[in-house]
Amino acid sequence: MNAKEILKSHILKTAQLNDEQFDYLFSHFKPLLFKKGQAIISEGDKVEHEYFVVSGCLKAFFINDEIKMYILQFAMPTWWTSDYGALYNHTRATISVDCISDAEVLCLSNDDREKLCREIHQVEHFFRWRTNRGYLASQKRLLSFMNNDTKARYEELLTLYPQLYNLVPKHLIAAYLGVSRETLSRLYNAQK
Amino acid sequence: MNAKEILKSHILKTAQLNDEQFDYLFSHFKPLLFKKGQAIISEGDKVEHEYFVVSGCLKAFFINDEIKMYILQFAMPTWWTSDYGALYNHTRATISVDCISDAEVLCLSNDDREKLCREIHQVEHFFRWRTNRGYLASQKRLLSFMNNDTKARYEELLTLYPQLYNLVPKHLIAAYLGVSRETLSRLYNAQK
DNA sequence: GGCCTTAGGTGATCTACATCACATTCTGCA
DNA sequence: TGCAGAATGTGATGTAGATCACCTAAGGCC
Repeated sequence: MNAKEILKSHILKTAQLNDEQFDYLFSHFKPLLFKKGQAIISEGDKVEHEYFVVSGCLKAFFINDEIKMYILQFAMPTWWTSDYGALYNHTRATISVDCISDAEVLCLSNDDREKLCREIHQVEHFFRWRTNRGYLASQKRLLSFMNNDTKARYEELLTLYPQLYNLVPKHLIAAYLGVSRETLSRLYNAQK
Repeated sequence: MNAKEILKSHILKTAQLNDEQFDYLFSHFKPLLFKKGQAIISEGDKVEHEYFVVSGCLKAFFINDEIKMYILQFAMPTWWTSDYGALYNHTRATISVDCISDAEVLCLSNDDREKLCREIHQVEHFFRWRTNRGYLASQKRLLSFMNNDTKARYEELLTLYPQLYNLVPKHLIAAYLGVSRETLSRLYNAQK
């Protein structure tokens, strides 16, 4: 499947769009290719776009005190990512996005999303549904943070996204779990 | 302001509805009164509704191992709450909602929300925007959890919601911050 | 008003995890 | 192919916060 087909099947799961409508929608997306390690959004940038991942893996992260990195989201194919706070409030990026592997993405501007939502009711429906998913995932993660210890969260992550284990270096998994890489290393070496 | 006016001014900030449309929308809401301590959603319940707070204060919480309570959200006037996971996925409640003080709420069923979103584009717009807010708040809280220690999170909470300090017992604030009541007590007694 | 339940404070102790320090691979690339 | 930097493992030690135990104060309510 190419990028257009992947986006189409992703959106049609939720919204009813005819071909003409989808083509119109799609015409607002810009395909982009990135190399492993490349930055897409850096702290302090103006943020005008959000990104739909076609292939590869991105990470959205926050860096505290110029030292510690916390990963908010690994963005896998069919996931969306951006610094949504900055995007919606027209502020500078506090969250950065870069590529864990080579990646193919579709890029949509905030203005175009809002325009499309106004023009096509079903597009607004799709984005409501999508944000909903994100909200529920975020709440679930918050609960998991409060409720579980690191080991349980590590196992939960691997159950949820088994691909991550091979794709993503361990220190990034630690940054997602919010523990030091040393602690994570000890954890899964102890449990043989 | 009465319940209808409060909801109206809340929604009109985001969506453009004429009086007729708003009256139609409002006709799907059911006003309810609750007493301090009363449960609105209990673990295991079928969840069919979400709730808009007109006055008073609710909490949405999760209880782990029948012992520890974690508060996901304090719901103040003009906030919405429910067990959204259960509501959208038609599963039983894992999150409970009850009243910290006497409360007046407006109750909307999931079916009616979806129907209204289908019928009135601006209503869908409103709910997209609302979920968005929730998503951003939840992400921010997640980051704060990873990044800050308890004391910083406590101060952040009081800055964000100064009313809570008087309204809400301290052990509930501890349950929101995800620390023991003892630790919280020591924290703010030490800082004189 | 008295009683019981709930809220809150405080000391002693325990523990998960951070931090620092250093050794050991692995990997990309000149 | 060899070398620098990144990723990972592992010990020693420090610390925030949990847990347990107990005490006091403050509400509801008969």
